[in-house]
Amino acid sequence: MKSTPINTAQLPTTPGEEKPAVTVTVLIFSVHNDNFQIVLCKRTREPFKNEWMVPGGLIKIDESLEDAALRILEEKTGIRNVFLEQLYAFGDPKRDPRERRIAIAYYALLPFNSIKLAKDGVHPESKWFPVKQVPHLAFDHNNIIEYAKKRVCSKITYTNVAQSLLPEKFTLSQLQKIYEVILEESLDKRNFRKKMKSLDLLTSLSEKQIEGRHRPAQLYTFKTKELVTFD
Amino acid sequence: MKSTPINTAQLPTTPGEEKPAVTVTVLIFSVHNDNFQIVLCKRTREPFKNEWMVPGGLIKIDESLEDAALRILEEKTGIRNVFLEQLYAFGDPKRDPRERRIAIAYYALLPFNSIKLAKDGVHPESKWFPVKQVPHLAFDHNNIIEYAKKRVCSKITYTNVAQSLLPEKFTLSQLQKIYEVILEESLDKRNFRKKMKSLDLLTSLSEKQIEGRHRPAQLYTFKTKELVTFD
DNA sequence: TGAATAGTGTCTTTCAGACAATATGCC
DNA sequence: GGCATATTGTCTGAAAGACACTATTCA
Repeated sequence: MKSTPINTAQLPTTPGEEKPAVTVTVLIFSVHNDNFQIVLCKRTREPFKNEWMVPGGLIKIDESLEDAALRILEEKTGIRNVFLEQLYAFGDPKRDPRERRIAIAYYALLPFNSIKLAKDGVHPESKWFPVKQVPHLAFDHNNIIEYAKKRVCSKITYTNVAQSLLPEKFTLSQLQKIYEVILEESLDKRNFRKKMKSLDLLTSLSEKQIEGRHRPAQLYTFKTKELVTFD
Repeated sequence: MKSTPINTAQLPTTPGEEKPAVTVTVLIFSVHNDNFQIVLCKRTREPFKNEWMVPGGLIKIDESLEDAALRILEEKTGIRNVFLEQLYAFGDPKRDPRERRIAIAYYALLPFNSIKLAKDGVHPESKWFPVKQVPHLAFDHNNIIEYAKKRVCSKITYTNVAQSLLPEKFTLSQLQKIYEVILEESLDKRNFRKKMKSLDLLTSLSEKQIEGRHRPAQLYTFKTKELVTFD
């Protein structure tokens, strides 16, 4: 069974041993133009020079994982106050050709119009991509995005996290579109509204949204901004 | 918004910067005597000398996260071929009083009688504890167990992972007990069996289990050992 | 025959899914 | 009036939940 039993259970301090580097990677998602979209950055140096990547960076020695994710999120978007959740730790020893790096991935969901991507020359170029059209990425980042897609699909079906992708006030059609885009299937309008009503998550406002030459739509908000899990 | 924009998106090699240590921690769970149980180890040195902890150890530089988890699992149980899944990365900078250590937690589910805990003196004392009766643990390990409990509860309800906790052949009463112990609620026998039948996951064997002075019970196996997700 | 656990079916309620017509505002 | 989107209810089938009695073995 076991060849050389070494007592690692004690977490002994081993100053001589080589440590992996730890990075935090943040997948920034939104929905826009009937597409589930993600922010990618263009690399300016080797390895994978000129290829696209998910934004991330080395963790600082006194910074929590979530703080690191918030820092990276803020560098890219200027905001911090959005849905952010740890996704998974990716640790294949060969995932970075330079050295051993473990990536702890987070994902954020935000309303598309809440941010403008920095184009200030300090950061490398960053851009929204429809998730279905992301090119070949640096490192294992295509894998990470695939993993995140599944998480978002399931999370949106059993929680109220869809609100993270919408502005404060929204119409039922906008909300339905979020579900349709992420789940990649069209939903029946009457059944969708019946379900939303039964979940009792929304407050209908007195305002209406007037847009185009057609009947204005009722505006709604979520009753709570907390993450609510149902089912 | 942002004070000093530093370009961390490029993952630059920063040989001078201090790295956190990375450990992998493995929560080994089973069900026995109507209790959800976990393997804990007694610490033999500071910090937290003589307190109990979840087994774990520093990751090796060329070892994947899962390989590290398998190594630790094998050190404790002698086996590798069980359900094992990454749980979460715990990274509070203060979670270890000695130095910055990030713990990547895995959890394993196995049949109680499949292993004997090593008592060979090479490893520190390790012992099964009912999850409801774990004492105050070293580091943030009580938190980690709480997190894992929730994961196991949800995972057992929408996958066939319960089989990981049972021997190859089992009775429906044994299977129901697994659910009852983990979900901490009693289930209706007829509804439980109806549901299991409709999921079509089980094969009934020709054998019966004779135990005690009462009617023998039909034995079953799972049709597939793959993890199946339903709902 | 008594003790202990195995095994089984019906009724009710709830939820998901299919499906189409009217309402409102703007041009 | 025509166009574009908003809004609304019924029927059906499937699944969940409540509920109690008979079957089998052994001491």
